[in-house]
Amino acid sequence: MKIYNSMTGKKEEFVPIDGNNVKMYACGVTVYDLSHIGHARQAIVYAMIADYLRFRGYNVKYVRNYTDVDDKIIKRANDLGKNALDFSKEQIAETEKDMADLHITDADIKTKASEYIDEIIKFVQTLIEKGSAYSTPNGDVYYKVRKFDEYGKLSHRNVDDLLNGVRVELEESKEDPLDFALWKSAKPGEVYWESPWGKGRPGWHIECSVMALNTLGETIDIHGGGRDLVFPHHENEIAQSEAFTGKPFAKYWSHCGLIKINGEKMSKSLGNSLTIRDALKMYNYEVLKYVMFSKHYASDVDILDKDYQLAESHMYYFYNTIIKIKEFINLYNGNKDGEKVQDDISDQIREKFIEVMDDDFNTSAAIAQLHVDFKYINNLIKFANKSNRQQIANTLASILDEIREVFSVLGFFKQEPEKFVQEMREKYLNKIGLEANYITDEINRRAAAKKEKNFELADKIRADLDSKGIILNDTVNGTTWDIKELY
RNA sequence: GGCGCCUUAGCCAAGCGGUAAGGCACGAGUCUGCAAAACUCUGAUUCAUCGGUUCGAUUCCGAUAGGCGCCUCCA
Repeated sequence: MKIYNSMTGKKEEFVPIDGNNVKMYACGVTVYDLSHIGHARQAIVYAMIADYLRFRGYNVKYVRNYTDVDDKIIKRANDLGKNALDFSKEQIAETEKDMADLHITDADIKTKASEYIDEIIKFVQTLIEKGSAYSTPNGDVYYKVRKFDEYGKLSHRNVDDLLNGVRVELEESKEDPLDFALWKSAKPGEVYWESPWGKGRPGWHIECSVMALNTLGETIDIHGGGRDLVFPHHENEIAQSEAFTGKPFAKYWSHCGLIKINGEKMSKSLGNSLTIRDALKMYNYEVLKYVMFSKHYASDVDILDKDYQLAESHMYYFYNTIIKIKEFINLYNGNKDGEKVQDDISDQIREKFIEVMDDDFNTSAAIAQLHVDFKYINNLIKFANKSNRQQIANTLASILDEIREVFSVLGFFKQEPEKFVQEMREKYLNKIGLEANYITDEINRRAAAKKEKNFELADKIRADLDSKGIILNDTVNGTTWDIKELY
């Protein structure tokens, strides 16, 4: 299995430090507002990676953190007249709800910065003792960047270049403009903890170092996060942790791409930020995952409406096909252990999935394969006849099981197919403003016209429905209807 | 100014040294009273441009053009 390592800039063979055990840490959310789909993407990506590693037999311990103490949180809480920690607690609950609604595999341990204050203080003290940090008269503690020779090794920056073109804050007490805060003294009205340097709170970067150390140990296998965290956050984590332990902080550094909307970076200032819950109001969670996974995790995903719609119609096609499969299996009592048209189809599905996913989690190629699989399935159903349908039913039973198991790594096909299709139809009927009864009446009216060979009227009825977004499908068992936009 | 990334058919998107997956759209067909759905067939002699390395490059190296990210809080 190969995984891209941002540190080396290369795809590398994945070999865990400790046999079959994988220690993984991903930077979570700073909870000063509702989480957006960028957070969702990062959570979805690292849950997928944890799921896939487990699928491949690894024993994974996955940690995610919440930053619940931070300048933005304090400011927002103050604006709302709330205690900062109460506020972040509420926000965490909201994010937990959103993540649950996305049906993401949870991290094994979810840490909060505020619960690691003692450990953070001890960590900072040790850094001071080792000469890697210093406190200032006003109660701040800074990390001494130039003391750490390898600073810049992750983001591939030269320490001296960092000063070029950078707006450096005028912090009189800093020894060097590059130094960053490990501990910040509290201003009046801010949340604080007692420390050897007076009342204050931890800086952002130190939290992750401390929480990773305390939950996973000195060296972790995979450290993940959004690409925008490479510098300075991850660079600073390395500096702190490696100065503290003298050992490599992480073996593989993984960064996922960012979300864009209509070509622009998603941000609050551009007013194009989409919250998870707003996205979920519009699209099913598996549809959102489909959009995310249709590109490689390290690429930016540009979320245009048509991408969502395409993803929606694909999921609709998959679920409809699953219903067809189930009906076929039921009709002919398909048994996955019975005689099949081809014995190794299910194995091939799994092997192909593993082949592409082993190559740095190529979900896009996995989805491509899914289309090939479903086409194969539809062909099997189409070409079923009296002499082979039993074997086909058995084959389908086996394939369906396999697809569900394999693609559960991407979070696909976990819903009741009938329910998924039903909800999708209702959503669009609602959007169109039609009622199912009306459509059924029209279909009956058309059936009567057809019976009288009045094709002109029958076609007119069909054209009218079509113009409203409903398509009809004449089958041997009568006429069915569907949503035009979903095809 | 510094560091890094990207550029594959009309569009989206894999592949990353051995001769271009998949999807959408388009067109043709099977089916149908006609349609629809489903399925089948169809599309890049070519991977931004120009050089170089190689028996061989979309894949490696260099230059050019265009786009983007980070360097400030950010998933």
